[in-house]
Amino acid sequence: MTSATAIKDDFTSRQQEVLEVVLQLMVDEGDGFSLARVARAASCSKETLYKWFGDRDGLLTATVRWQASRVHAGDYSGGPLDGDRLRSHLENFAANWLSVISSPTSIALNRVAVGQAGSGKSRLGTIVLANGRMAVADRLKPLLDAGRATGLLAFDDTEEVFRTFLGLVGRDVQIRLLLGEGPLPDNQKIAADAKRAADQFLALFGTEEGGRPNTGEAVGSGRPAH
Amino acid sequence: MTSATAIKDDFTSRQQEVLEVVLQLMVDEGDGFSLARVARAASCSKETLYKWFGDRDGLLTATVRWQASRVHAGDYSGGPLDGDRLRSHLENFAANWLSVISSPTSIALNRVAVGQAGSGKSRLGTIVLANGRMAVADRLKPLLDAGRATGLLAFDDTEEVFRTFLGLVGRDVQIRLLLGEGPLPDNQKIAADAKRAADQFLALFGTEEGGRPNTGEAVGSGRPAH
DNA sequence: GAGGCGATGTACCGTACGGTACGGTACACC
DNA sequence: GGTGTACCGTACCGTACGGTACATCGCCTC
Repeated sequence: MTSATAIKDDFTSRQQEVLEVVLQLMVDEGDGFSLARVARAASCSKETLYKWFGDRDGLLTATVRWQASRVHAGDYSGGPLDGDRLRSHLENFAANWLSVISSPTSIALNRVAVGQAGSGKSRLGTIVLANGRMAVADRLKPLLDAGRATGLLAFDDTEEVFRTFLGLVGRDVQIRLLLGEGPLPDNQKIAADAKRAADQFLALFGTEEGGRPNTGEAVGSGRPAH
Repeated sequence: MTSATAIKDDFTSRQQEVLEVVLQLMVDEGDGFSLARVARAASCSKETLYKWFGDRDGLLTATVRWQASRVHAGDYSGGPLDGDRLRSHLENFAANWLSVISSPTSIALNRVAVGQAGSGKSRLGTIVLANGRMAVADRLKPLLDAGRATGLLAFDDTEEVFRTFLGLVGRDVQIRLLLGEGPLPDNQKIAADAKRAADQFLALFGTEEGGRPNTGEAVGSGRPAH
């Protein structure tokens, strides 16, 4: 996988300015913007755009790649692990992931990529997938594996359990946001959702050694009915 | 909410033929199709399209409304409930929902709606949301409430637990499909995923009375590591 | 079979966009 | 000072699209 700095070095600072403008236009108006609009907003000429990025699709691809290289979710780096640390890391990953998918930039980018995937004109969807979901997978899976090695987690297939984690965290948030349902969750809501997801995840895959601190409380949604 | 039959009655059979063609074009080429293309494929004149649907957006909206009215996921209708029946119903809902979101039609429709939500030009996203996710919510929530009333489930907030169910079932499937990642899951994969999701859901929110039949087996991903 | 009506097919208009070409300018290097 | 390069701004071209106007055709009614 291409590293973030390598991608960053692919573009001059002036080019990055232009990509920043494109990103802003995506957020503001979806992918319906014209190159003339980009040129005007970025104070550059259309000819330069074509020279730098080839065509419209190349500009979109460059923007997606560049933005994706700036997104980093999660920070587990192989430290020692116990029940509390594992829980904390999971919660951290969850909150980070929710922040990413709730950001206007991510929403705009995913909208464009989804639209392109429909037209089948380019591989933006693959790029977004590779740099978003796969990036967090690369960071989270070592944590899951470490949790299993330590005996705190029990599961077979890392990919499967990773996807369940994403499901518990994101639920239907991303598709709802993409479809325009607002408002965006604030930090408090994100933190609460991250905690709930981590609790539920540990309830499903945690072992006794890593038992939850809140024994007796249901992990579902606060107070149980009985 | 407008019922399916009422929506169906909104269009003559000839109009429904046209909408079917639009749907097919959406599946085949995304939302980049022109009205001339629709007219040619449907053997009708552009003027008729404008007369019937107002403008392009009206045509899209009509298509989404019409197709959404044909989707029905799940079939719980308030019968008696025990542990096995609840599990079976949940699995059924899960499989049905996975089938819907994996269908080419649903994918195409959601792509168009996401694109429109980005441009902010219409409320297609709301319509898709209302007829897809909300429809299954209306059908599933009574089952969840009945499960709680019977003592088989324990939770507080029906909406919250419903969304967790969707998360366990769909995980990141929908967004991956929208981004163009294939292939579409077959029936066997869907059935397996539905079973897994139902197991995990019951592990989180089931009570002892509704204990799982497969005692001792981990709900995560088949054989546990230890 | 005459007339009305709804639908089809097509020609047309205005516009907006992607992409190209060209003149002008700032700056670096010789 | 001359030359080359990179960029900006803008005018331009071809095309495709949304939307409209109009001529024609089939069908139903009287």
